[in-house]
Amino acid sequence: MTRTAVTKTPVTRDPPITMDAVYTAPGYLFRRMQQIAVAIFVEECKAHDLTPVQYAALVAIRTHPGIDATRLSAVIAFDRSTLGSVIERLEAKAYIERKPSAGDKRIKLLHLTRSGGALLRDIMPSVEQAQVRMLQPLKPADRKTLLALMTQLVDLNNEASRVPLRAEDALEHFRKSS
Amino acid sequence: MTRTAVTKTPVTRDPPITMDAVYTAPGYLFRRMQQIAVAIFVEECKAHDLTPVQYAALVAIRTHPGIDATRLSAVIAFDRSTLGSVIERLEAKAYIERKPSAGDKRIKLLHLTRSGGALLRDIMPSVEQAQVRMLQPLKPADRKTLLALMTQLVDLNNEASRVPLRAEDALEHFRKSS
DNA sequence: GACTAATTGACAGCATACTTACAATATGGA
DNA sequence: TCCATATTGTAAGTATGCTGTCAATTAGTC
Repeated sequence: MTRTAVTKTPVTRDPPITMDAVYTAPGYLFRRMQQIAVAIFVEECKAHDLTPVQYAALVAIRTHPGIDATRLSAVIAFDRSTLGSVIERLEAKAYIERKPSAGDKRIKLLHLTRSGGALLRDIMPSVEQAQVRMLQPLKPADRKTLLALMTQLVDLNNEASRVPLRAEDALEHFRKSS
Repeated sequence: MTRTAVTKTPVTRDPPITMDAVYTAPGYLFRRMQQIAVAIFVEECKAHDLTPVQYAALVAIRTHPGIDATRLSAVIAFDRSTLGSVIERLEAKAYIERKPSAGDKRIKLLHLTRSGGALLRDIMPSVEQAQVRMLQPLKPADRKTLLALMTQLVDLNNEASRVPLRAEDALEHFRKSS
């Protein structure tokens, strides 16, 4: 016998009466941390009224001027359908422009506007501050460890997500047609 | 001079041309991992047609029979407004019941139905499998480390989120009025 | 060169998240 | 007891995130 019968309920296992099945689950922790990360980001950047998703999209468009929506979604691993409305909002705020492609009539090329570039420069300190705050409670060494493990895990799990990150593929496609 | 001028661009820093500002940011990694975690959960549990949020809500209701929506939101750290529709969907699927409280006419008490309890029992293996898969790519020791750090970070950042986890508080309130 | 297959952006629909507002109800204090 | 305040559930509005579908267009193949 590897366990003492006295500390255990009878053999018929009744449902657990604690929330541990939820609180200790990786999925719950990831969801919770994502909630927290977004809250911190929005709070730090509220003066600029920009969401994390919109920020990532702007950075990607700045990095790849003239990219189209489909490739953009692959570069930041965001859902293509969702990205449509994100782009709409960024265009409505005049941070980006959508121009028809000369070669391909289906494609709309994305470019940062002057205003969008200025916003990115202005918001950078707030974004940095937000990223720092997210890990602040941990000891510096633990921050590095967590970041390394998360990077590793996200990379190794890339194909498991509905919208895998295709930074390289997308870039090649993009370069070929531009 | 602590840096070599040759390896640096001129003093006027022009915008970086890589996506590193996004890919290495903790916030991006948390978002990405959350996407992946949900995709894995949904895939493993697709036979039961239950989302991670609905699963957590069911477990909480089983753990605290007769809880009301506001306290439920505190126990699983989900937004109260969102929880309204989650509860609606669970009720529509007949997994839970909403009964008026005798003492407080504002409150609706939540209980698992027989069907809801059966579902929870049936789905447990799939949920476990999903949680395992999320961390699978890491070495066992790294899984433990990541889990410990995430638990720590989520706990220490609790107040930073819009809906802090209030498991104990909520329970005391709940016990007092039941 | 014509037909099929793939791609692109758009849309509809569902499910979280969060904000603000509101009506019904409770509660606490003057 | 009455009144200001707080709580509860709900709803409207915005923003992701995902599933489908669709028409227009392009690319690949025979």
